[in-house]
Amino acid sequence: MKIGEASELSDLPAKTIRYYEEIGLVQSDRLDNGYRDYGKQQIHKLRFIQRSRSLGFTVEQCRTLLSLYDDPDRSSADVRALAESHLEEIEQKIQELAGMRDTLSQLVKSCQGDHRPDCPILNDLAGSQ
Amino acid sequence: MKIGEASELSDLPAKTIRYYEEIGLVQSDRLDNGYRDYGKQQIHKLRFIQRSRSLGFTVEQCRTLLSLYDDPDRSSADVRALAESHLEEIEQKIQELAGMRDTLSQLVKSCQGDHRPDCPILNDLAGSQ
DNA sequence: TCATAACCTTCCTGTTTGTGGAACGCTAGG
DNA sequence: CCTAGCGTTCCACAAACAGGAAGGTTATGA
Repeated sequence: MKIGEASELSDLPAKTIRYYEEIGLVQSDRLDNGYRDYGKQQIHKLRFIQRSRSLGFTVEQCRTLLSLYDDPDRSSADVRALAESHLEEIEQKIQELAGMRDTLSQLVKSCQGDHRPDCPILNDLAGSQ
Repeated sequence: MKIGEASELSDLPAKTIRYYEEIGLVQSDRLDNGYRDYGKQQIHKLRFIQRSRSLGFTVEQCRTLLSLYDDPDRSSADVRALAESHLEEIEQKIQELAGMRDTLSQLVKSCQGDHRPDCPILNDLAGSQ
């Protein structure tokens, strides 16, 4: 099947699929006319990547996950460790964003938001605590 | 004062300060030897940007915030609108990350994490629901 | 049969926000 | 006079694609 169908089945843009090939994440066969040709196996890989990316794994982590997936001698501990470390990063990011949200919503609340120039938000940014 | 001191006072790496100058965010005077020279006003701006960035505003939003800060005829509504839209983006991002976290922590919990290859995490990624 | 639309290809550029490094100039101190 | 520690410019790279140009292929339909 050609890249358009692969794109639909994997829920990845064709551009992205080509990019993944360029960086050596998923190969493709070629038809006589040079078009990319995908089989079941490759579609499966593409979906695997799509799912992994949607969980926030980086492309390099996806590469590792794929190689673990392909390795019958893997230990589930390796997979779990990768997932756990990713989970920690996510939680850290959430904390960071939550801090911003709290500060920012305080600032927004404190600002009248009218035609006048006085603005506690700008005052805060300017460091006039 | 030279860029090293400006860096310390603004809590921004010298490289970053030069970058901000390159994109027209903060200018600098020059000494006879070509070294950048910063005054109180510029340090103030740098700190303003640093604070804004730490709240997650993009560089372009910082540019807007700076121009609002410099504009005596601004209306606080404009500032508030910018902050609110940024706040919404942050909240959206938090939601997204929280979704990842929930799914991922479920997966991590369900995985033994031992020497055996069986791994619910990989199974999930592979789409075997 | 031919035109055209809808695919596909490669290649180049741009995005965002800096960081790292090379190669070099200036200056203060020992 | 030499060296350390500043400063300068310029170039390359990072992640993960997206947009678009220029061109080849194929299916459809008049």
